[in-house]
Amino acid sequence: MGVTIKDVAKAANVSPSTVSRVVKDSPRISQETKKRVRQAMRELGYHPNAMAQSLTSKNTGNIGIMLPRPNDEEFNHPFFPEALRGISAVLRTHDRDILFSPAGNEVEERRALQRMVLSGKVDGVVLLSSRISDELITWLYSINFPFVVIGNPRPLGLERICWVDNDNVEIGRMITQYLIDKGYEDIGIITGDLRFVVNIDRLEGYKQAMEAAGKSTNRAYMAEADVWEDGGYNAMLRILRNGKPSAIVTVDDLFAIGAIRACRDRGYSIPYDIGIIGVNNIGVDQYLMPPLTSVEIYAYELGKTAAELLLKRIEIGPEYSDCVIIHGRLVERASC
Amino acid sequence: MGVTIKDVAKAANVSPSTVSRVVKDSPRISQETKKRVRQAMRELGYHPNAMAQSLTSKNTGNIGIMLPRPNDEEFNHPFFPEALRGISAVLRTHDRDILFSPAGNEVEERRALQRMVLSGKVDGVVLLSSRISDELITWLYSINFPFVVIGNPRPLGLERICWVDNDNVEIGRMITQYLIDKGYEDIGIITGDLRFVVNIDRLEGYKQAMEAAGKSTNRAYMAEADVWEDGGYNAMLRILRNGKPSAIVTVDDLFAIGAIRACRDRGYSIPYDIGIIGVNNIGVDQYLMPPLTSVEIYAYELGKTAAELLLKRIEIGPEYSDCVIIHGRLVERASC
DNA sequence: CTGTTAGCGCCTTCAG
DNA sequence: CTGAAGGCGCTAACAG
Repeated sequence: MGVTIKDVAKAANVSPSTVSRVVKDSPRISQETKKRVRQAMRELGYHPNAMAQSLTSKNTGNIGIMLPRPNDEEFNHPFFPEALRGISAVLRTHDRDILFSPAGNEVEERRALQRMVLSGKVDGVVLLSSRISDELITWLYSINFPFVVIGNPRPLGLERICWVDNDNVEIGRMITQYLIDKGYEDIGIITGDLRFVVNIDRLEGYKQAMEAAGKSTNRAYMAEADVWEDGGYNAMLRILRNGKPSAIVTVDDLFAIGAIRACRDRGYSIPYDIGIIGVNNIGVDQYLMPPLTSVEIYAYELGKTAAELLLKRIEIGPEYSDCVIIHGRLVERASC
Repeated sequence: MGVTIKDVAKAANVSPSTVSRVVKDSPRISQETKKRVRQAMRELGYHPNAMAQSLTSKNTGNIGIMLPRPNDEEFNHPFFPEALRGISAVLRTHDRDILFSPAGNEVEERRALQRMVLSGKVDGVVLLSSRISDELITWLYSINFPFVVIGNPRPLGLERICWVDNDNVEIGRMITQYLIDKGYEDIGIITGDLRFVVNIDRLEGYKQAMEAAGKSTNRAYMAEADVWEDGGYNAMLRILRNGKPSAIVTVDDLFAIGAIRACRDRGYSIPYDIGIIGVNNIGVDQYLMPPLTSVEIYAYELGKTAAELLLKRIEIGPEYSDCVIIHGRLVERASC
């Protein structure tokens, strides 16, 4: 606190600009003076003021992260920390920090993003999970600000946008097909909020697989769950009020966990009476009774790739864009 | 990008300072001109540049957050998002953002913190979980920088430092006593990394309860676990190689989850052959088989309180300090 | 109530 | 290879 570039300059008997150049390790400063300046910096305990640096250099070294919903909900899903871990891993090697703007609802979220971006606090943004026709995406796109989305920006029809995602239609298909192959007859589904592309896609995959197998989907066995375990629990209860499916596809392990308990509460045993399958392969899956069959979606990779794309986009500019698909992998356990 | 305070000033026919005052809603500007200026701001799409603001005003609006270990591990513990949620909740109402500096190990972590603080990117820092004789704490303290720790800064002997914590000795005592009261005879313990105060304290509580009950602690039934489920699993296996305790205290639910599986793999049934108790009351506890008895530690409250203390410390200055103890609450389920 | 004047700490031409 | 000068966008006295 307090020692500035001028102080160093004086101490090293050079001009401030020279010190500035030494900080950036400019090649056009002699080793001699570099040494002397560095010495002075160390002795005085000099640290460049980040704010002043960004003010002139026009970049902050910060990457903003936006969560997709009321933060309270998202924080508690294991996907978030995994993706964050991937993002961190790459930002770490680029000396960039992560800026996160707390928001409690969609409106606040929008404001938060705008503030972050317009006030110049970040050089780029990663959007975790996309809503259908996401207005944040269109906005960022329209002002030409560097961003990447983890999730599919469909159906925006915007070219040149960076994103990473699983093939969620494929995942939906895969798990449904798995149940079909296992001989399950009446297969229902528990989806999440259908304003999110990920849920739409997994549902679509389910439908495709059912159709391909010549099975008709039964609305009585389809439910949209509220958040997490309790949501899955209630959704399952609703389905069971309509009858007894032989198996249930859930679009998320947390739903599956709730659904399993609902089944048990109603006296059904898993997988004998009802088979259950989830997606995400969260840490506890293997510790559940029965261990939950699920799909590894590589959240860490998703985050890592997102960060890489974003960094490139920032460096290269608006003419750069790319998208990456990461395929899921079925993890067989004992729940179906 | 690009419209500055001067542009607004021109458009509204006032001086830049007036615009600045309008932004801060200074009481000494007439409603008249405020209106005119705001109009101009809107029309031009003006947003104050945060970097320039911080440069002059000497505060950034950012709070730094430091995780306690190689981030990779900590991110995956449910405690982290819960605490973060609490922190966010209060920062949100103060228009402050959260800054994370990704770090992969203790050295990077230290550097990251120093950079954050010394380069003036944050106005304050919250340290999640404290190491014994934590050097980050002593450093921040020595330079008089606002910070708060979630965890106990013991045994630093520093007065005037802000912290929030559970009473972890009490928690250790509570769960051990609970097992004793249930009639368990040979009670072992699985602790975590003993460089962390939280683990030391919970172990201490265990010892106190054992002693108070006239029981001797048996080293053969005590193990220190590596991270999370697998750590708990392996620790339990080690214990079982030494014999069969009647119950195990674990200092963390994730250890408990692993331990349960280890018991099961060895043919023991929970709670009949071996009782298990955990701490943290993480979301899945109630969905495990058997549902895990645990201690609610109120991670959300911990985070919330930490943020509140920090904000006060920032506002009031170094003469302010406070600490808060949040008591745990036993949540009885079926694992012991 | 409003404008003028100096910076905040650093970077970046432009000279030399 | 290095220094001087000007400015990034905003704020904070100090005038008036």
